[in-house]
Amino acid sequence: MLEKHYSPSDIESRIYQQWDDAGTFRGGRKNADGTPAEPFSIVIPPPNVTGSLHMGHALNNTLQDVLVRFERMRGKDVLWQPGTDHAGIATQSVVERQLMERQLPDRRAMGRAAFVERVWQWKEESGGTITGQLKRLGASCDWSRERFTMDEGLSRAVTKVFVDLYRQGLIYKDKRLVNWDTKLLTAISDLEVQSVETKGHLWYFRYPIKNPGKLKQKFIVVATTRPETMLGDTAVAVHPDDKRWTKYIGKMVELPLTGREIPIIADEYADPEQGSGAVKITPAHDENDFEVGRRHDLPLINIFDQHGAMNENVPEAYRGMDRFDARVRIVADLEALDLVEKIEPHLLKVPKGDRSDSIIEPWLTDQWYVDAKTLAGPAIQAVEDGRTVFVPKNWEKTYFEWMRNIKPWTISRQLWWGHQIPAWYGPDGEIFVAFNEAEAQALAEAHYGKPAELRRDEDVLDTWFSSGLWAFSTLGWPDETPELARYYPTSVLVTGFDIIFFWVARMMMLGLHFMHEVPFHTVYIHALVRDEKGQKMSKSKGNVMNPLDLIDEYGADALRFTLAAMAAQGRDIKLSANRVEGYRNFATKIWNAARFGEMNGCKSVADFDPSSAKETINRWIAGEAQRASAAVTEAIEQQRFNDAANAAYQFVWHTFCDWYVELAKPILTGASETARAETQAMFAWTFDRILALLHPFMPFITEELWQRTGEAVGGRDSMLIVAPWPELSSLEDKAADAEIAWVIEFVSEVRSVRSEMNVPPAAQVPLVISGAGDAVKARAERHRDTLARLARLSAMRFEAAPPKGAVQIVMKDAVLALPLADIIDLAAETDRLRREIDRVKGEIAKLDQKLSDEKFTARAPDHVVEENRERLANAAAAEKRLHDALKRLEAAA
RNA sequence: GGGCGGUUAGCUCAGUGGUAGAGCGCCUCGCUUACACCGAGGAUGUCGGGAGUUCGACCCUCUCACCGCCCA
Repeated sequence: MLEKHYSPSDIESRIYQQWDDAGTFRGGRKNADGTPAEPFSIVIPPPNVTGSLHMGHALNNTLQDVLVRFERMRGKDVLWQPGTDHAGIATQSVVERQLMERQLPDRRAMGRAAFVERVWQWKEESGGTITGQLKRLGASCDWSRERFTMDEGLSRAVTKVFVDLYRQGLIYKDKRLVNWDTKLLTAISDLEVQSVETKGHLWYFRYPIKNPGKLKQKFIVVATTRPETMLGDTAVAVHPDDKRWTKYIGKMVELPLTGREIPIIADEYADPEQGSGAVKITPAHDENDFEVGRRHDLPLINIFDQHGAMNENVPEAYRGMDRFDARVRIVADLEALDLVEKIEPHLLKVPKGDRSDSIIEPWLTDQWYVDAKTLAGPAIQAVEDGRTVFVPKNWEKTYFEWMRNIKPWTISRQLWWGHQIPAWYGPDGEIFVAFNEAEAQALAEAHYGKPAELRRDEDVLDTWFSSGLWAFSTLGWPDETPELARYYPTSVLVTGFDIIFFWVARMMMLGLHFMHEVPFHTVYIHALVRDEKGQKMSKSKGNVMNPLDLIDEYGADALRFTLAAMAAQGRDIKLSANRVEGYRNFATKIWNAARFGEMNGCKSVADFDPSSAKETINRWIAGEAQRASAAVTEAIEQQRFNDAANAAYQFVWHTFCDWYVELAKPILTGASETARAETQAMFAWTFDRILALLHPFMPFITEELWQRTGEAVGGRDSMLIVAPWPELSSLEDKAADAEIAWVIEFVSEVRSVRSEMNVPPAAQVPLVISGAGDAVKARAERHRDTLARLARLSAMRFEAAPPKGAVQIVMKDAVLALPLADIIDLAAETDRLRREIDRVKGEIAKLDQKLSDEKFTARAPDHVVEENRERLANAAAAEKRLHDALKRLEAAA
């Protein structure tokens, strides 16, 4: 006997263990005839190995699991490839912080080997957290194939990709301005920089012009948001067409505080509309200025050290000062010299590191780059051709936009945690890129004609460099494994829009380059999970909802169902706990439906054929089940998760529980043995399909009920997770549908009127049907018990006309009368009928107008015109019956 | 500045060229032998403003307003 309430925590871990133990998550499924099943593969977006599950993961993995479970039930050979990434900067930072908190020597003090060892330890400690949490969510990944970006195999893939790209000229080393994080002391890529709008100032400085002679201006005014960079200025630029300054071009300026002289140059970068039209040029500390410097062959003066403090290239007074302290000091010093023209408040975009939140400095260093432009070509082409499709499609625009304007990808990081770059340097700085040190030595020997002392590049690669290989490295590449042949290209990638550039684009580029095929056919992009007010969840706002707390409180199924039901394409999810609670209630509802079946002897019958059912409600529910399963199937196929979830919800609660169960009750307790047996079997058959349809969304409760209800028939053939998906056909019966629709209308109408007339719910009242044809009479007769029970009738009889003083319900094909003379409020009832008449009249007027418009009848499609004619006829008939009813009522008064 | 998205019931959101929907909330009633994590009934919308296309627009086009996000 099932308990009254479903208690998720009692069963979730046990059920999960059963699935895992039975190997149901493993790929490699065969068809019944032993041939390999059609493959369906997904690679998980690898979470940070030391991270923990947040709502974004919960959504992302729920959607993947829905697809995976759906396809598994459809008999496909499903591989959901799980794993984690090493999250270079994030993980290294965590460990460094730990060292600091425990007052241990920092990483430099302990040395590279010891530090990396320590990070591995941390990975061992916390690395299982997130995978454990994914299991609590119900994720049916093939854990036997779990991978980590720094695994031996994946590392080999990284090395090979680096070496190959280098030898193909697609990876190179260059000295350019990079985004330098002065806190983490590493370069980062453009994508890891966020511009943050900040209130600042615009400082206008007067730079004295040297030997102005007869010229009007003795100073040239330049504006800057970063006064401290003036120490690195190497020119002042004006626009070549700016007449105000033409005569000054070629003159020198005395750069204050430095004793240096710099030229006034003409360059189109200077905007005549801005300020004085002159702009200071600091080629070593600004991307645009760097370009100007390159055009004019200006010297680059680097004024910062790696921490963002002033270095030896600035006057002694400022050396060693932090950049922001230097700013204050420089402004003060210039003011003292009366060289500050004005200071204005100014809104500017400040670049910040997404990990460190510190202000990023464009800084001149040697770094490794990938020639992304070349790799992007085929990746753009593949989406243009439709070999990879984005869902929703509009994300393709975002993808194209970025890909077509792609810049070189900075892949080196000044970190220790990650894949160390396979490059070695000879004594003269010659670079040898090789698979390993031995090969590098051999290359060096060939180059120098003798063995040479080599030094390995200390830097590691961007984590996304290894995640960019994820779709094939996890399948065994560079080895030619059977899995690679079978599961690549993968079927679909499910991910958030925030990593289209970071990850999707890179997998496209690298997948096409090394596998010559797209990494996935479909990219399903889902939205962000926000709080109920639409705010992004963040620790600092304190509005973070922890998926594990929700699972504890409401069960994994409820959380999953909520996320799926809210995952409408192209829209963010505003999550609130009471929505989850609502779907927890849904789980309880399902549980109780099972309980009802159990109490009424509804057991699955092995060879039951639903199309053989005789009872109208059974013929009807079979058709409803077919429609529901078609709707759910189609929606999942199109990745319309909310539609799928809602179709299932609607069917289960409002069709099956609200009506079928109620309609079945009289039969289940009735006299006819055959009808009862058929209904018991049909209930069980339908409920089994319900469990299957819901399984992708609510795997735990459905599996539990599948097993529990299976006990009554000596156990199930298989677990639900691998049971067949309902694919139903030929079960629709229009006559049954019409009849049950009539019953439902009958009951609803009577209930509605009873409620409106304040008939006590417990009171059973007689009902008179009049104006009914033989077919309607027969119909009412057939469902006499049901109608009486659900509408709470004491008697039901047929008469030529409704009795006087009765409440009358006008249906399409009959008038139902409740003789309530003693309790009826005549005025209220008259009022009710008048309102009804008004409503119908309004409808008639609208339809009349439409149908008398020749343009409408001539141009609208026939079926629409026909439909409107029918509606008019029905409305007119209803109006007549209502009028009759009103007359009768008035006669009774 | 460029791009994308949004504006539909109190709230959160579906939706389609042909009679405006769901969940939650709200109101009334009810312990009817699956379920009060429930049942029955009910109220609530100028579908952001304006113009156009169309026999017909919540839906298509244009425009305006406001709100988000991404990229410069």
